[in-house]
Amino acid sequence: MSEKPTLPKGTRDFGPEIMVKRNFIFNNIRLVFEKFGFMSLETPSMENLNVLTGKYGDEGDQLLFKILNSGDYLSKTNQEDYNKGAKEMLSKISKKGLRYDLTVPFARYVVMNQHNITFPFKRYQIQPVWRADRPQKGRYQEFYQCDADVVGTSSLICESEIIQMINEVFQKLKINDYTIKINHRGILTGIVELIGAKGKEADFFVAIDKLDKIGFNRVLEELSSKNFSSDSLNKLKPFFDIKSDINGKITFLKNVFSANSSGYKGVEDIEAILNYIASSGVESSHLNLDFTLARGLSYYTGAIFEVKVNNSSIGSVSGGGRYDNLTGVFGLPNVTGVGFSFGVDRIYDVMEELDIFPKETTSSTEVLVTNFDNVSEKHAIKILSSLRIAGIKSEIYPESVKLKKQMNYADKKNIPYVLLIGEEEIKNQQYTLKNMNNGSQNKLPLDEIIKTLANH
RNA sequence: GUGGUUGUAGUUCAGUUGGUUAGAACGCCUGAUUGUGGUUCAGGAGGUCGCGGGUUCGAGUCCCGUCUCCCACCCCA
Repeated sequence: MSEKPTLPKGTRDFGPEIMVKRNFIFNNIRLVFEKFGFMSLETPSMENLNVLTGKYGDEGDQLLFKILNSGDYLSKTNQEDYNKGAKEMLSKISKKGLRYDLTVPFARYVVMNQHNITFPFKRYQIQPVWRADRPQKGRYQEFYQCDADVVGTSSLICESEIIQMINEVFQKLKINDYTIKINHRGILTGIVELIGAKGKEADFFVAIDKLDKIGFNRVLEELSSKNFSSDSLNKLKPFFDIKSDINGKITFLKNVFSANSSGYKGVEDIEAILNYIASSGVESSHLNLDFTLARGLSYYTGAIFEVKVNNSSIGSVSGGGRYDNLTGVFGLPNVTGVGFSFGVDRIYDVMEELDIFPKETTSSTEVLVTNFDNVSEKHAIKILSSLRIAGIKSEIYPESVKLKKQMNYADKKNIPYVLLIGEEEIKNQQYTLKNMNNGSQNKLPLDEIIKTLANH
């Protein structure tokens, strides 16, 4: 009895034609990370549960995949544990879990290797992460993150370089219409203090983060249901009525926060980051200072950012920010750092939706060498070696079947050239090179063929 | 985790109040063309109707369960 196989929820296979496109994204991200001085790091897929739990809030803990202990995992439990419920039972039957993100494993690595690391430490990490979330479009249970973090310096040059890296990656991917939202935890704290709602930061962040989606009025409704006074809500209005550009917003905030230290610090940071970007000579037209950006409740303490591709149904494709005490929970306090992450799966979905993958990424082989019969086959293999020595991606059709079938193979694989090697070609030492895009073909000696293909 | 929706050929989808042998388009294979792909024409293969159970003389169609996909929350890349 054979059973039809299926994939676990929220996971996917990546076939060759998909991998070509995914690698196009990975390669460009890796290239940019390395260009900015980041070094590669990999950590295990699984971590001990005590490393992972408690770092992402209650919500996050629920989304952790836990790994059942090996062997008879019930041997150390009894009826009493069972009665205490799932939470109590968990610690007896599971010690490990799959990583939920790359930042916490990175923090663990920094703490464990603190005496070997030269600070500031710049690392990038491109690996899958797992979340037991309910899947939706652009939400998977297994997906890749591409993180770059700098720890051991509070310099705002790092923030400005993150903006530059985002710009450079998107430029390489030919994604033109996107917005980098930037905000600062200090500004958010300042706003909460100014409207007289100190202590209610958590509720405020959750509500304000939805402004894009549900509109200002419904945000106000949600806030008043969380016991924000109408006086508070009135004081909030000016922050969201403002319609000026980024510099206008900064002037506005400096004025408002003249007597509020955390708010003022936030504006100063943003201003400094903008100045660094200006000094680099890189354009910053995609930047937008957005007071509604809150990025959950996690470990961020300074500047925060998030990237959304416009005119796309997919949510944010990149995000990050500065954290002051990420390694504190592992016993190493006062390590400041800043980092961000690209979501490759979502970038892929966006590029597919907008249909902007460059055509050349869909092909890998540059030339197919035909296979006529046993005699020409031997000659063709020799030619094939010469092509490969010249660094040209090439393959021979492994069977001497009908030419029609071989041509069709090249067509389906999007191979731009076919090299025909038959009796006549071998006799004249001139081989027929066919351009599959326009159908033209001519007879050339081997060195001419290599020249043509190398320039392609 | 809560509520809802979907599933039929490789793909996108039809399928009447439950009624013989479940269809189309595209794709795939073969031939027209034994040294030329993308166009055209002719022919062909391909389905346990997501899976399991139930109602019925009879189920792709109705009922229950389950899995998956997608959507809204929650949260997030």
